[in-house]
Amino acid sequence: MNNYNLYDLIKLRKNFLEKEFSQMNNMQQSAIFHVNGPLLILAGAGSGKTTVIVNRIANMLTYGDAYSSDFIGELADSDIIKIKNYIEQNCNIDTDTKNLLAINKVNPCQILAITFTNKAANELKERLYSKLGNCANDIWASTFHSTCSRILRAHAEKLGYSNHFTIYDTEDSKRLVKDCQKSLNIDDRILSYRSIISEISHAKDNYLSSQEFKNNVGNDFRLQKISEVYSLYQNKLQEADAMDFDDLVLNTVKLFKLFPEVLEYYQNKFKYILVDEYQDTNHIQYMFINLLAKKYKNLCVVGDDDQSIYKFRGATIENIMNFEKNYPEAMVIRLEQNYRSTKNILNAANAVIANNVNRKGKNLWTNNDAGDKINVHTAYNEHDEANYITNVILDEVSRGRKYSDFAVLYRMNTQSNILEKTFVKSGIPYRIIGGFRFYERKEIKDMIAYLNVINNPSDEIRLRRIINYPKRSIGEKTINTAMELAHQHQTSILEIIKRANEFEDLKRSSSKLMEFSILIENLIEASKKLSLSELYNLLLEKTNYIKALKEDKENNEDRVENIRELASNIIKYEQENGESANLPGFLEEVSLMTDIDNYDSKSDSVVMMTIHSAKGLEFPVIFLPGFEEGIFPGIQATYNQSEVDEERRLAYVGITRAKEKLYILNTDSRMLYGSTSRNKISRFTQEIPSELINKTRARDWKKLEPGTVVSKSLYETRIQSAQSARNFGQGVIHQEIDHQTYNIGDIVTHKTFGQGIIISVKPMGNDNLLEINFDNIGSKKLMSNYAKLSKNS
DNA sequence: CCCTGGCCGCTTTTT
DNA sequence: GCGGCCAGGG
Repeated sequence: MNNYNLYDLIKLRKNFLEKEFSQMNNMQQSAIFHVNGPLLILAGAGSGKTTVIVNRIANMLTYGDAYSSDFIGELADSDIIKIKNYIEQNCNIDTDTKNLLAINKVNPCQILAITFTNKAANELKERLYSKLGNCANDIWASTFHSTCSRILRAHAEKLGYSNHFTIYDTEDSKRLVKDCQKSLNIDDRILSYRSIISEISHAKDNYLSSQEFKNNVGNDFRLQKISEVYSLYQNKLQEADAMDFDDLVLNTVKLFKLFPEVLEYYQNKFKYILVDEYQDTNHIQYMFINLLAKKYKNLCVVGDDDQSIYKFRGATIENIMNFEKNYPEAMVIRLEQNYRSTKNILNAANAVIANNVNRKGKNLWTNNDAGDKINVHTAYNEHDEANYITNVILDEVSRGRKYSDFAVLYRMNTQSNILEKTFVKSGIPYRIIGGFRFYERKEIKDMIAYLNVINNPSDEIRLRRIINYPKRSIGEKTINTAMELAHQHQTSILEIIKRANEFEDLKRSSSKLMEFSILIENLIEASKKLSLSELYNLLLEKTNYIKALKEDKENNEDRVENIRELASNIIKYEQENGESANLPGFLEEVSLMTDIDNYDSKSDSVVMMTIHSAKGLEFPVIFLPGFEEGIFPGIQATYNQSEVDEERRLAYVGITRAKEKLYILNTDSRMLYGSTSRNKISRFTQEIPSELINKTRARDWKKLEPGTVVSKSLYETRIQSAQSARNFGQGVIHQEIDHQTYNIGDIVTHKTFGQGIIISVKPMGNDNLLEINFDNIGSKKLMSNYAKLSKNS
């Protein structure tokens, strides 16, 4: 026995842990060391939230409970000397000795870490893996929806679904609601599918089944009609063995409520639960989490009430506001030191958000430099605004910045159009995140629909989608008849069309229908033998889909390209999953995937996206165009204080994305939806103290000849951008390329995009719009005079 | 069954 | 200003 008493050992261990996590500040350490019991981490923007989560899990797995006094290890004097030396001097300590300091270590498979995006989940997984190695793979780190679907796959039959149930995305649900609306004769002009969808979603969020909803409608005619749609919609989903996004969480809660033994199993399994972005959880997600955490109460939620921007989707700020009421023993930790932004940017953000009432209250500060003032610029119009952004980017790039240092964040996706055009003209490489997504493109949805039907032939909504594309002369009427017959005979629609000749009502198109059923049945057979990518190729061949696309429209090369892109995604999925790659697995991944997940910060290009999509990201230079009353805050929000508050939180999110420089823009006049309006500068801009601002404005356009404004400022941009491009070109790019002629088939090299082949040339003014298929990144459209191209001979 | 022309309407959207 | 959606004619 050594000379140390228990008290000394606890203190020694505490000092050791503080040293182990010495790169974290005091508040971060408190969060990391709190393992047992409820914990609320109020993490301000840029406060190192993810690092805290990763280190907290690392601590749980390697050292266990930091506050425990159940010190059971007997430490030899030599070990104690090693530890003391480690603490006092910069000296190493071996793993065996470290292990002596672990108390009640947590097993990785007991941890459930929930995020909102796949991207956040993957980032978390990667960071856990690099810190902890293989044992990180046993941690469930995933989104609400993939966590729930993973649980449901194991128990779906208890709720009347099969374990290979289909997941409907918002477009599928929309189609289904419209179908229901039609068969119930509900005029969309009187009761729109949009409001029906939102009411159903709202009901599901409140854990109201269609039956319960019906019981609550009373004499309200509108709600009665919605209730009818809800019931029918839910029946159709169940018949199709499908769940919508809301169902994934709802049904998991239902499973937990109806089968307490299942709940208990998961309560015991997930003894430690962590939820990121807690301010964005809705009520049903709250139910899910609280059921799971009820037994052990080891629930750690991380969030920032000031960054709650999804109220419109049912997120309720009350979940974070009331955490302490629900868990009176909860510990609350505020992370208020910001490591991301300059003082000026942070002070501006603080000044804006201070105008909101009903906040948890937080005082973000930073040790970073004051940095540049915030640039507030008023442009003539939206073209000029885009040109201003372009000029700043080209100027900064010529002085050594990378394109990937910049992000343009806007309120509405439509704002990206002018920016895109301007960037193309200036040869600025860019990527747009969101807007139209890969898996939402028509042709991709078609192929996925085929694969879904192969996987689950009762998937009516997907079957409807593809039964007549490519054209098979099977019309709306025929499909409806077949579906009714399927209903009458209590069988699948595929079964009915297989035997179409047996039904009088289907006689006329029976041969077409039977042909289609044979196609699908052959593909189902083939799916049992072939690999996923082989199946996909067979599917393309048998459906003649590419041929149909090409015949459909001249300009469908993009779509054909996307079809091939999907093939490479399938191969990528096969490579990542090896033996376990299969059709249901691929479909699951696809249905829960979004665009932002594919955002790869490594490629050198300017990023454009909505402020919503930018949450959680950071960039050295941020542009915020369209800070105008009526746009941001939006016109609809201005009538309602709580909606203005939500817009203000969104502004706060936008501002706090910036690390070094921030540009806030507005215009004198802006064309939106085909009409021009003059908007006042946004109240959010005006809430920033003037001493933090460097205010500029384009020359007063009223003094110029009408009509010359836009072209003149465009002209100036072009001259400047061509010059910057040359300066940046390091001698590789020659000036004479400006007026070189390009033909289809020419091989060219672009500074940023690499080598590619010209696939179209369209004259535009004195310039040519080239479409180039680049070897590495696919096709891009560029203006030849400014694209910095060199021709390979 | 399929094509076309006119009309509406229009934020944000982690899944 | 653009795209989605429906009605009506071929």
